[in-house]
Amino acid sequence: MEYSFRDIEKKWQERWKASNAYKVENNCSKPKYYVLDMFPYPSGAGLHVGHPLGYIASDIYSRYKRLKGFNVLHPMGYDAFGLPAEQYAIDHGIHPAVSTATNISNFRSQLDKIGFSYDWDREVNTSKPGYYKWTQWIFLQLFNSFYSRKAGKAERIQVLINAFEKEGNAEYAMPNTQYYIQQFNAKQWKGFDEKRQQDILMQYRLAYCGIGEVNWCEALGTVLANDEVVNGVSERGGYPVVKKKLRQWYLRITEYADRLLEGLERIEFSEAMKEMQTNWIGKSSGAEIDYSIRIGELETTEIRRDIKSDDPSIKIVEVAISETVAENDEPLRVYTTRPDTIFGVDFMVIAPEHELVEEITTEKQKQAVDEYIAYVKSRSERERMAEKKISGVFTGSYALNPFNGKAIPIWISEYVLAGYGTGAIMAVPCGDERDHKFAQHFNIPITNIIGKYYDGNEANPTKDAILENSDFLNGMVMRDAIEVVNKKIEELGIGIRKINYKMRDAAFSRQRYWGEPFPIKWINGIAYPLDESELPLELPEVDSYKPGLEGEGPLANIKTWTSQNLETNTMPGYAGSSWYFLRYMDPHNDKAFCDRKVSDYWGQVDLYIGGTEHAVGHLLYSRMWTKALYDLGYIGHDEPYKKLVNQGMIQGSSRFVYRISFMDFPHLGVMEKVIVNEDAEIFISSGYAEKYLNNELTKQELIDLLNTVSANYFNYSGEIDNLPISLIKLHVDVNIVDGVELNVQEFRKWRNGEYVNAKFILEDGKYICGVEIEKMSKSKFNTVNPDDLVARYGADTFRMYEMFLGPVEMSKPWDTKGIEGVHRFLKKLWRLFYKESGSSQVSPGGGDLEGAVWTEEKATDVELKVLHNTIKKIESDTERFSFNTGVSGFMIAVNELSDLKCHKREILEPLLILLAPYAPHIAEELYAQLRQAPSFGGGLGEASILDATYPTFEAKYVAESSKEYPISINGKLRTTMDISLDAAQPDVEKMVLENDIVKKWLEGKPPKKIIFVKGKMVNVVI
RNA sequence: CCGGAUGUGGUGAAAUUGGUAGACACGUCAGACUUAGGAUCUGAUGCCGUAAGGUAUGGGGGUUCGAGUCCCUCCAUCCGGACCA
Repeated sequence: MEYSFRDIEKKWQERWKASNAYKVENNCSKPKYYVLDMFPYPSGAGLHVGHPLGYIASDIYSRYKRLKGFNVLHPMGYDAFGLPAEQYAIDHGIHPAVSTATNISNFRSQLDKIGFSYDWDREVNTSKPGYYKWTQWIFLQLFNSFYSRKAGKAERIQVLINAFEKEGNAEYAMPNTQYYIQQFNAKQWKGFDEKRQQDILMQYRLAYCGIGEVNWCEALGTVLANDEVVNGVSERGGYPVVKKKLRQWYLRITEYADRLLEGLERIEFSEAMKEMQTNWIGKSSGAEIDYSIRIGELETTEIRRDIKSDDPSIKIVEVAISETVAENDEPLRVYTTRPDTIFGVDFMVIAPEHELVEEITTEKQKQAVDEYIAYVKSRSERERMAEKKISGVFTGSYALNPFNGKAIPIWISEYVLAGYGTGAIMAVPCGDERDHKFAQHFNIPITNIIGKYYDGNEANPTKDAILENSDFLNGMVMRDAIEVVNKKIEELGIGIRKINYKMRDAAFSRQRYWGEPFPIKWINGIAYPLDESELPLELPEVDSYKPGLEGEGPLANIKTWTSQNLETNTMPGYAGSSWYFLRYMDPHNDKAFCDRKVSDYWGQVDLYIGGTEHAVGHLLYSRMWTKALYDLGYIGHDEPYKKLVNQGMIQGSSRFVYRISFMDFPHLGVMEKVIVNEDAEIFISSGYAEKYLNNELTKQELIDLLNTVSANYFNYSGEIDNLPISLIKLHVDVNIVDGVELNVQEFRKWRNGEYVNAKFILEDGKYICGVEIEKMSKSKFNTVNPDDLVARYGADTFRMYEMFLGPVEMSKPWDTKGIEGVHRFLKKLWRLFYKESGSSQVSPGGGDLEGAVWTEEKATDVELKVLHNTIKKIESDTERFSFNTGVSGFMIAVNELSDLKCHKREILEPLLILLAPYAPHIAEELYAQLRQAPSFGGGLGEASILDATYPTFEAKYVAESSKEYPISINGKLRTTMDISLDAAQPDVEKMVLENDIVKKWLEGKPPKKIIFVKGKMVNVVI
């Protein structure tokens, strides 16, 4: 009987479905294990071979854990809201729900062919009202709570209201420091009208509404995401994009910054991933320092001091303030992480948008400042980042160093960002690269406070230097001086310690249709949440998916919607995916997003597999939601994912053909002299193409080659060197290329016969394609569809080959050619059970065992050794997600058992159980045959291999008494010797010195030393 | 610029703790069987060399009896972040 994978896989997929083999119960006495794949967006393009990589890895691990006696939750569903469906709707007028459903059904059928062990009863879809009801519900919880810094967790907004009524907000500092009321007492609070009270509460809510900037594209009439804006214009169409202030919803994730950092220490993410999240959060500690300001012109004198550097550009300026100068009421507040450098401050820089700019600009500098601000406004963010021009202008005013009164000029420059810190910095050129460049550019004298650490040419951001020119800090190490200055500024009341974060609150609204509606009504400018009983607030039908006026979403066009005063924004893509791992646990619950008892049973996701692209988006948001739900008492754990494994990308291996072209632009003038006599395009094989491109093939030789396929293909009357001939490199569909050899028949049919008349210049009778590794994408014709491979080799082969390619975490190129090796392995495995000849019929009952060769004979020591080595290898490889070496472990086992002609059930049955997670169909089929064949002593019952017991490794079967030791001379391997494992050093030395090869190298001299590492090696030093 | 990752045969890769570099495959070559082979099986295969041997894990240096693995330094490729004071 042959290995007939098509019948076997179809049969078992149907049977597993019929028997609910993958159904998972929430009530189970077994220990739980939760394996999760990152939520896919069901795109219209379908799956290519890169997508299922992580799914296969997680499926293997899930099946393995099940065999190990765990109750394994391994669900799948769809993150179904999102822009592509909406864009498709705009372009084709098809409702996103319709196109999404089509995509999902394609996606599902592709997944089904690969034989995953998902419990499809638990499938979720974020765009279904039954799901987004709970997304809206969680949003309401976030809306109705705030982050209590006192308690270090989220609490109900009512707690805050009670406090305000009793004592104002003295105990609860306002998180939004920009709001115009910062402090109030109980009496004031009670005096506020409802609008103002609600405005104030909005400054505290975890989900809140504020004013934010969006990318507004007038021409397209829509708001664009950051990645849809390229170089200041829209990606589609290239229309100008401006920043526009719009009402936006936000999540106050910044309040969780510290806990998000702290949580990283308790979860198993890769160091790289933790690093990325840490950088994104961007915590820095420093101080805010107030400088009083003097507006007006000063008399300055430059004094050379005794500075160690010889560089004349290092100057110390002393500034005398004239009597006529006015003091500004408001001080200049700067944020610095290096208060120790306060005596090295040579100038201040404030952001062009800084509120003090107007007040402190002097008459004399006004024109320059205005011009500069106009210039900055004209530049897009992209321009600012792309061309880093040093630019800035002096305001005319000075800040005074609070310790010694030194006057420091205040500049404005775009290199200081309004949004970070206080939007103002104290510039220390000797210690900061950008400050240094700025000082050099504008010829601002530089004070050296770090002596020899500063060479006059480049800033040195060290913390180890000993301070000089620094008043009371002189002689101190910078690292220690930080604390000294911090203390001092607090004593003097001129500043405070301050912790800053790069992370901003997360924008949580989109001006789009295809997303969750906000359960919010706006009445008289106040946001009122809907009652829970009104959920889900369902998306209305629309006639057009075009946006509303002034950057509002499509919902703004719907009378029935706006007449109810409902919010017209919708939630962003990450809303539904921030909590989906909880819904899988209890997907049909209509009383709660997830029953507390159920979430307590399943707890954290034990293993999460997905790509790095979600490092700072989804992974941070879902961590925050989990923490909020935990704080509010809805779940019992505050980190969603215990362990994260990042899968690498599968790259495409593109193939190219080289077309002869007479369209060489610099030679257009001579084109008339070329007459092409034939309506055919000539393609030349890559070997010749490479040579020609590397100038190893002359034009004449190329022409000779052309003439071999088509005599008088063209006439040319001019100089051969001027012949405008070149090669055009074209992507060709990898599916019509076998390895690197182009299937020329298929090529002629490709693209509706575009190349039907193509002629080829071959090498050894073959057309060889060029190869390049690129991202897998349709436009590069390098995508490979898993369906085709499953049809040709079967799901088991496909699964194992995806794993065999290399480590899951690593990116690697796809090469279809290698799949043969894995397929051969499965066929070889099959031959341990069946002779090739005979019927190829599969009979469901297992009655047809024609050609079966397995026996009930007792296994030999050698066979048991192979088995137990394999058990050990597969178990440990699977545990550490080293699936590629696991597959090779199976190959080694089957190779060895084939060599031993071992057909014994005692060996083969455990082997099948080991294999079942990797290749479930063939394992189940052979297992069923093996156990049910009466004539072979079977009849062991119909139990599925899915719930078999994982074999146990026993060391006694693999014990060795001797080892082939490598014998090195001076560290270089010269020979090997079989030596007993209990041999001691003296015996070994004796044996080794008697060895002929060792003798030869010793040349009669005694060795200096012999190193013997028991069980490892021997090294003779001469 | 900054941060992260990765560099090993013609290709994908292995080497888990510093101890026989290249397991397992693909490809290639030779052979067997066959009407046939894009089936199957056997053997060879890092490079130079007939061989002995030499040489080899991106380059250079170091530690060690011994380095793909540890340290220093430089280079290349890929992926993120972009002026964060």
